[in-house]
Amino acid sequence: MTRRIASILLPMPLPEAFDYEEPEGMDLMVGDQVAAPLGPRLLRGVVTALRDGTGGNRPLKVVDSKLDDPPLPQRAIDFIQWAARYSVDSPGSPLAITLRGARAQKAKPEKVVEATGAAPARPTAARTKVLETVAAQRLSPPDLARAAGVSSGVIKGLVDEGVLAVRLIEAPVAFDPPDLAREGHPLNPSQDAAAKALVSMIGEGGFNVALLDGVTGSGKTEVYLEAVAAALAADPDAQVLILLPEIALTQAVIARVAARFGSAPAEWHSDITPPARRRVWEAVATNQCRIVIGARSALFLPFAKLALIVVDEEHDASYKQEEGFIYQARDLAVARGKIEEAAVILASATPSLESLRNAETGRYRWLRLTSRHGVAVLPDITLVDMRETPPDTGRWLSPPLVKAMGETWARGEQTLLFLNRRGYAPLVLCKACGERMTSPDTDSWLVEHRYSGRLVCHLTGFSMPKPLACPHCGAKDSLTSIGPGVERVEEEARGLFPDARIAIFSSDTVWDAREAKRLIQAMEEGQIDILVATQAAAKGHNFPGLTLVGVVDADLGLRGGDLRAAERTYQLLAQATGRAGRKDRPGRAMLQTYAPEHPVMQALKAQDRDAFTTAELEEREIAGLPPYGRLAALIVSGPDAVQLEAFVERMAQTAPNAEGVAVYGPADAPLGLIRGRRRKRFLIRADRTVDLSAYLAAWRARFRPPGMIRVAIDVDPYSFL
DNA sequence: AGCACGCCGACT
DNA sequence: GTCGGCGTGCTC
Repeated sequence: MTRRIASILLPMPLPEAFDYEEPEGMDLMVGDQVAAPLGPRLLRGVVTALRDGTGGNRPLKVVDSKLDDPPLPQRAIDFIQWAARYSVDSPGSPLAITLRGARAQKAKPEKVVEATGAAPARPTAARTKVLETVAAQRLSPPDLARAAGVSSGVIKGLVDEGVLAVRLIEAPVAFDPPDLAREGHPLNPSQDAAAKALVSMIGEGGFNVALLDGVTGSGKTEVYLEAVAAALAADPDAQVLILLPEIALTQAVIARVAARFGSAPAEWHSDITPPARRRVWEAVATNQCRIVIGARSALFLPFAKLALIVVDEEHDASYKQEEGFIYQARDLAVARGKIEEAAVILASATPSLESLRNAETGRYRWLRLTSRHGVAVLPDITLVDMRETPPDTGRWLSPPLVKAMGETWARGEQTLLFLNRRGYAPLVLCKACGERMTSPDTDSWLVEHRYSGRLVCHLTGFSMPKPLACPHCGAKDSLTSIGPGVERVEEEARGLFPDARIAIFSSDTVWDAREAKRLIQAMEEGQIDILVATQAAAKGHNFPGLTLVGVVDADLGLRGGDLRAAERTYQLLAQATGRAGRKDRPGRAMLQTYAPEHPVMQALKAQDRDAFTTAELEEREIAGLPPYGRLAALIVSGPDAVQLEAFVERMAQTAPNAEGVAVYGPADAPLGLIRGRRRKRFLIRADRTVDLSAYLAAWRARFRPPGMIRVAIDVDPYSFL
């Protein structure tokens, strides 16, 4: 007798969906969540296909049960499969990300005490007080006891007697709908034109991409919120996703969305509690939530009817997930938009070259915001030549920058010193023997942190107290701190301006959203004179009293020398300098550099992004690099150097030959040793016309990594370590 | 990803 | 003599 066979995708790195027999009367549908046996255990999985048959050559196990959870929409399944193929990974990996919310524990039902109407047999003073309190408000038993000022025993007695009853109330799933009748923020003519173009794009319906390109402070958020409003108004079921690169930025955008639409949107990132996660997941899947604001993983939520995706700060490297399932959320957002037939808005003051190229060729609509909101002039940018006006030995702030800081402070205005380096010093070495302190089994320097008094590996998380003697030669007091981090620049600033109020903003000093909010608020209110910050504070904040931005080491990002070094440096420094003078006061920015003639520095000084873009695109085109060609990296790692070397040589032999594809390597990875594992890299360059994912999948099928060797495939790599 | 099966060191 | 270390391989 023929039965139905269900293909079930499991959230694990398996090569494909597994087949199971559908039991009599289960009546499965594609998208249903089920419990299916795998080996000795029962796993949550998703039905991706159903067909009639017997299963053929293999006896099938039977689906255990259908779960009482919302099914995944077909388009969410399509997206998972597309993303897996693109990233050359198992579809179970993106499914695992999608199901994280479904697996989270539901909020416990709330206990509420209510009066039954029965009178207590013996109405004591305490009992009367409890009944009065119950009549006024609905509280949980412990809250009621506290509010009435009685012990929990009194409540329990009344419940036992039947005077009070405890009722369980399920936590609500639905989010308050946005109020679409509200007026938007008043827009200037430039914003208004862009908003109208976006609204018209939304009106066309279907898949379309726009690049919203506007200098820092031009008010991109207000513009895309009008597009959000239009998408929500066009269809009462439509949902909108707003992606942000970092959790730290979500609070600010949530507040603006709440102000614009009168209700709080759903929030999604790695830091939310399991019950909140579960609620958002369920609300998204059942269309009881219309706006989601989240970090990159929000892209994998099971939207019932996604109509618009906004990728804010689209150039930001944080959109690239580098571990586990490797993906670039900005690129996947465009793919998801296509699958969902939704509009996509990419917003940035410094768009990625990929997006600019797509805008130039007309694949994306290009909306440029020209005027700076409420500010007439851009900050004045000076390059400080560190060869001509160097700081004293062991100091990092040059005389011109110190002078400017003094003037700024004297006027009661604020300074932001920007240095993208955590800790006190990036390197500790022994004066006696020259030994550099490195992380165990890892090619990475230990960074000195004075706040914690420890040496920390930023790569592996290893840390140790700073030793008193050199662990190599035993010399006492010979360990010297080399180079500056934010803590050291703060120390220098304190020495120069002992009476100024100085603070540090870095992921080590500000590690939760509340502390970040507190510090940003203090800065906004002018309670800080000098803020020393890593990139954590360079993004998206508006400090009205900030008129001087000093970039301590403008050359820092250029030193890596990889494909995106110039682009990344330009973007980061343009964002950092854009912080200066946003309200009515003119701002200035000073970049300390040893290479003022470098095209990136010249473009920053002239504030000529287009000149930089044109030059950089030209170089990329000549080299056939993104966005003109495509790249992928294979990172091969293993504990045994000899075995790894032999395997990597065999891999090179098996690389398929294909037109328009070049394979470089194997080469030692720049970080050749991490956690005791040696690493080698291949780099693959392909013409745009090549199906790079298919090429990599074909190659991957030709070898089997032996033993402890692992091969990670990174399509469109951002990190070259 | 788990979890079981399978070959080599420190214990009752 | 076993208990258990985790390396290897499978899971419809």
